[in-house]
Amino acid sequence: MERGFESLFRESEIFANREVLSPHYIPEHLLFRDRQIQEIENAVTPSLRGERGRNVFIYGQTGTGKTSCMKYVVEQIKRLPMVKAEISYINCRVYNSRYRVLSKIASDHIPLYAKRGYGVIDIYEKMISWVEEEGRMLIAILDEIDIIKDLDDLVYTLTRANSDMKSGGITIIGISNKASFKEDLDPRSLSTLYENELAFPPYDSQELSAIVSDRVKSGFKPGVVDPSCINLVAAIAAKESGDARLALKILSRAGEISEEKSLKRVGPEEVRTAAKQAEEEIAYELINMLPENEKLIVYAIAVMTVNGSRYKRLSDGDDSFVLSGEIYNRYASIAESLGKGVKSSRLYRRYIADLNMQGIILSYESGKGVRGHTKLIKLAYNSARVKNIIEKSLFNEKEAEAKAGENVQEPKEE
DNA sequence: CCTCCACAGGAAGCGCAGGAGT
DNA sequence: ACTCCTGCGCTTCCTGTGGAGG
Repeated sequence: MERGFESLFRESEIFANREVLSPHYIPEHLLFRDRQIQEIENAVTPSLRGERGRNVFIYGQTGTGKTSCMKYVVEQIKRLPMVKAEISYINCRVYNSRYRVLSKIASDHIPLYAKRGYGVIDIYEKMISWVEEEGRMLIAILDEIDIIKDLDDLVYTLTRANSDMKSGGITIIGISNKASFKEDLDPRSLSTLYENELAFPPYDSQELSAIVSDRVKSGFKPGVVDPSCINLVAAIAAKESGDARLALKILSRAGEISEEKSLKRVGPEEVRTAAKQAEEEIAYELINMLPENEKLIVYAIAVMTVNGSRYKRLSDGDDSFVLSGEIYNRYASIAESLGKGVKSSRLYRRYIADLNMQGIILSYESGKGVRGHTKLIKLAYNSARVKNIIEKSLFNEKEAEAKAGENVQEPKEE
């Protein structure tokens, strides 16, 4: 499997424009989202005229186009001349507290703003005077808003800011992939955030087909992708909850596979292989982003459930659950054997709540059949897969080899 | 019925990092 | 250089809770 750098510069026989297949690519026209784009624009237009816009809450599962639509609208606004609105796009996975969000807004717009040393109140006042000084209209886009730890405080602070300011204003656009998150929100922040509610339903397989074939046209060389592949990709992604991002990932992976095999075409076989790899890649990205302690906890759960957990089962007969307390013990011994500090059980429970919120684990109250008040926990992903991923990233090569032992897998690129 | 188990999750506080003010 | 703040990760201590065991 020799591979020189030349291959990187040689023109691809498969792809015409790889960019088109990336999840960050925003097409000229977003299919099946005209209504949503229109609604976002309606909510935002007052801001462009110097009046306060309406807050919007956007929700829908991953890969339904929420972020893409939002970025599309932001691009449109940026192209308009003479517009007063200032935009802050905030990824709440990174800026996950009131302090960090306010701090991000300030550093986005106020020059020479230092990141630390100011308290919340200082930042608040700086932000307000900046907005007031020219009657600015700030649009704060909070992507993955459900991850913010003290969201109620943040929303309160921002609404408070709106009433404190003599001129200018702040519009909040919240984006979340959980519709249920609405329920555990303070009623006051709820009414603020939900001035406008906007749902992004999953794409059905016909819509996915249209999206896929659209990208095939501009992303691949003509005639490379077998027509049957378009529906196949769409069908796979539709089954997995209508995720367009997954569809595109499968598509580009299939292209890469054909390229590696020096094929001239992309056929159903490549698509099926790609589908398997794409799923793994998505899990990999998600898990690799976790902080070390959470990785260790997830690893403990994966190890315990990899061969099914002979333990507790829920009424529905699912047997892959483990008890919270047992996970903690396992986590503690794993951490210790790796020479890492073992965190307190209280902090562990915080991590569990966090992982649950991120949808990486599923946890339920133990209910009948278990002594005491505890939680039954399972992974939202395939245990064996998760175990492999973490072993690769957590241990150094030698330890990983020793641990992996007999189950050898071919090395993955990158 | 009471007691105990095995946790859940709130409250308070501690040490640290790192900027501001002097 | 120093003191003063503030946020953050973390621990300690605590009260609450649902079901099992006696």
